[in-house]
Amino acid sequence: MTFHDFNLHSSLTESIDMMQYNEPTPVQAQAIPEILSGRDLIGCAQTGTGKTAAYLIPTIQHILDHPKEASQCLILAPTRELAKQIDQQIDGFGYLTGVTSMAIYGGSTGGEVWSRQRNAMENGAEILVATPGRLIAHMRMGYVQLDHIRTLILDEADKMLDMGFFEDIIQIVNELPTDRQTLLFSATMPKKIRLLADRILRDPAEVNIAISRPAEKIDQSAYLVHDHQKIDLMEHILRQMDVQSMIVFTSRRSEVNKIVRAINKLGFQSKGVSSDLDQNAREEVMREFKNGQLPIVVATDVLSRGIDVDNISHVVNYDIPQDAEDYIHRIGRTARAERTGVAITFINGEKQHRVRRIEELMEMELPKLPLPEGFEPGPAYNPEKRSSGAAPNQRRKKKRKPKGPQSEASASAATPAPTATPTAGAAEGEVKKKKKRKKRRKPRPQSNPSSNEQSPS
DNA sequence: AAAAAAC
Repeated sequence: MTFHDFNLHSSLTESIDMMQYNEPTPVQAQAIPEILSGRDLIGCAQTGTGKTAAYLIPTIQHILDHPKEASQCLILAPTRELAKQIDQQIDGFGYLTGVTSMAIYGGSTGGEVWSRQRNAMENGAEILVATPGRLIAHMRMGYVQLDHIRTLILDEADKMLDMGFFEDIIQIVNELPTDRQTLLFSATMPKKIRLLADRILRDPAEVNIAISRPAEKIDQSAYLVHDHQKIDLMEHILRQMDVQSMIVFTSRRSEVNKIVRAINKLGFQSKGVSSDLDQNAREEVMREFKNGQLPIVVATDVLSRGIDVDNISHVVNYDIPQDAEDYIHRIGRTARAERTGVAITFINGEKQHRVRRIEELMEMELPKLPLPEGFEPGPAYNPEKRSSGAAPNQRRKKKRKPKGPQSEASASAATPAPTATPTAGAAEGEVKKKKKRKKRRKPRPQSNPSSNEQSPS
C-alpha cells in the first residue's frame, strides 16, 4: 500500500513524497480512509506511530477540496512544544499545498506574538494548533470566530485531561459548530477519555494501535544507584558510550538546573527545558537541540510526549517517571524513524515500586545492569517494598527475560571519542531563577452555587 | 504525586 492509494490531491501527494513518507504506518493505513469518509474517530495510538500525519493528511485533503477564507480545523495539544511541532509539520505540507496554519500558545514575551496569533485567526489561517489556555484567552477578547471549524482534533487527549483541561475543552467545543468532524487521539483509554468522547464525538470509528510495548529498536536497561552516584554514572555513560545526542529526563523541575550544572561541570554541553524556563529560552534550546548544535537536553516530562528530534541516540531517565505511561513516552524519544536507540533508567532505593508498574505495562522485564567497575554497590532491588496497598496474593505472570543483545554499556569499552564532546567552559545553567515559593494555604472553600452540599459546622 | 497550561 502507498499514499497514492488514497486518491489525494496531487499537491498533497507531492508533499508526502517530498517529506519522504514512504509507506503508510498502521495508524495511517487505518485512520486515513475513515477520516476521509468524514466519520468521527477515536485513535488509540502513541506518538511515533505516525499519528500526526494520519490526521493531518485527510484534514488537509478536505481543506483543498473545500477552500474557504476562514479557519477550518482546530487542533488542541497539551504542551506548547507539541503545538509548535505540529504547526511545523503542517508547514511542511503547506509548502506545496498552500495550506496555512498558526500555532496558538502562551508564554512568549512580547505583545507582537499575541497580535500575530490574533491576526492569523482573524484572517482565517486554515488550521489552528492551540494549547487550550491560550485559545480561551483569545476567545475572551471576543474576536475569535470558530464557526467555520469543520474538524476538531484532540491530540494527546489523555495528557490534556491529566492536566485538568476537561472544562477548557468543553468550553471550546461549545463554541464550535455541532456539525463537525471530531478526532480524538490518546495513548490510553481510561474512563475519563470515554466520557469525554461520549460527550463530543458522534458514532466514532475506532483505530487501535495501542502499543504499550516500546519499539524493539530501543535497547533498554537500568541501573540501581544511590542518588549520590547518579552523576558519576552519568559521566560514565557520557564517556564510555557513543552518545550522539541525549535527553535526560527528570520528574522534577527543581532538578533540571542542578543536573544541567553537574553535566556541564563535567565538560559536556547541556541545557534545560522545563516550565521554569521562559518560553523563549525553551524554544531556543529546542532549536539548538534539533540543529545538532546542542548535544544534551535535560528536561521534565514536558518533552516526554510527541517531541520528534532526529538522532537522539540516548535517553537517560535520571529518575523513574511517575506514570508508567510516561516511561514509554520518554524512551520513545530515541530510535525515531529507522534508527536504534539506548534508554537507560536510574533506579534508586525509594521508587522501585514504579519499576514494577512499568514492567507490567510493557509485559517485559527491564534488564538491571550491575554498576560499572569502581562503583560502590547500589541499593538492592526490591520492587515489592512499597506495594502494601496491592492485593498481596495476586498471581503475576511469569515474565520471560528478553533475549538478545545485552546493553552495550559493557561491550563498548573501546568506543571512539564520544560525539558529545566535552567542551571547556560550557555555558553553565544560565537561567537561574530563584524559585519563589508561593506558600499555598488550604484553598478557601468556594461558594459554589451549583452545589447543595451542606457541611455540618 | 509531580508536571503542564493564560494574562
